[in-house]
Amino acid sequence: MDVKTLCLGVLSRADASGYEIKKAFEEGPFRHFHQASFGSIYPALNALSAEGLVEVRALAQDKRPDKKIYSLAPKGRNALLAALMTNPAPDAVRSDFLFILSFAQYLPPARVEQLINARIAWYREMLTRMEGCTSEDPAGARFVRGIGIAVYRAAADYLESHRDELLAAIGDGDLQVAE
Amino acid sequence: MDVKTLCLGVLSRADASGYEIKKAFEEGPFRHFHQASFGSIYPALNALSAEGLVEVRALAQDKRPDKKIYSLAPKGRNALLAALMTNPAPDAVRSDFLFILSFAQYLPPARVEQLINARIAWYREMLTRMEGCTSEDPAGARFVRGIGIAVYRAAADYLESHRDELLAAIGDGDLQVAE
DNA sequence: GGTTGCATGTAAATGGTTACATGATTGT
DNA sequence: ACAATCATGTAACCATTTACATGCAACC
Repeated sequence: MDVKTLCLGVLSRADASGYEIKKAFEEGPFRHFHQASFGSIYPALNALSAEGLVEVRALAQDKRPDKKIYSLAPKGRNALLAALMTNPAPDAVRSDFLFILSFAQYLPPARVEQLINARIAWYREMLTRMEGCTSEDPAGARFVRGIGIAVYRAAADYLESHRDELLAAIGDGDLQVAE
Repeated sequence: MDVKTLCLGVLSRADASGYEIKKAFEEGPFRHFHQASFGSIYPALNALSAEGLVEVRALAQDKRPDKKIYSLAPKGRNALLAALMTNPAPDAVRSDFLFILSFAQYLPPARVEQLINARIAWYREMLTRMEGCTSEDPAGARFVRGIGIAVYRAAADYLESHRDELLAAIGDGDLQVAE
């Protein structure tokens, strides 16, 4: 699923500028399972526009570049639907956090503790935000948010309830630098 | 965290060939949070070898290319430790599954149901494998496996207990192709 | 007879990110 | 003064994947 399709998805929810689409990937509901930067969003939007999948209207603003508001064209809606009907590629998770923790026994316990605590705090903050979200989203978005909440809560709970066990297991042995 | 560091991590657990490292990312414990293909592993191994971070010994085999067994050199161990002490980049999840589900209301319920059922089956299979893993792993690996089990279980349970609710919400409205 | 597994490697193509360029406004 | 927010866009760079090249053995 490329950035073009992702943009169509965002636009299906509401008209938006490139800048606003970027925010959807930074702060919006998509942030948890997809990401895109300006360098990919702006060219994608231009391509979509050239293909007639989206429409643009320029919104003049004082002392700022015109804001280009994109909206989904009927052809774009069909393209999105077609993409939604393809088999999803397997999920890809890249977590340096889990990779590092896999080698906890080589690390100073203080570092492991700090890593885990920071992660718990992050999950709890996300949970507060996601649970406080009382907007009447469409059914799909509500369902996906529910998965996110369930998963983040499970992860935070596990970290909290097993942290001390891990810390005890790796003891207070120092960082073992060979040589 | 690049493929070179990932390879050092795999080699810290046991000596391995490029082919075996690939398997660690396909079937091993790392598969859930990092991935790498031959096209990146083999060059990485050559670079690590040139830098003196790993050592190679060729294992002759009949009717097959020599198997090159790599092992972590002291310099490599230090490089790994240094990498483990850096701040982990934020987790990056790419899930077409969740993206597609976000738009469940546009899709035929049968498709949504099939998508969810397949995913539940996948989680349950992974859980069986992970729970059946009774090896005496180091503390870090055990802890990380515990997180994986907790998270997959939470996801599978949520999907199972909210599937019918979602299906009911999207009704039996047909695929809405505009125009 | 075709696929899968073993085993290594390269080159081209991909699909992005990062950094740069520009610039006013608002907050600290 | 400095950073952040708003706003768009390009180009260089990057890491990685995909496809190719090679070839035998075992299984179905």
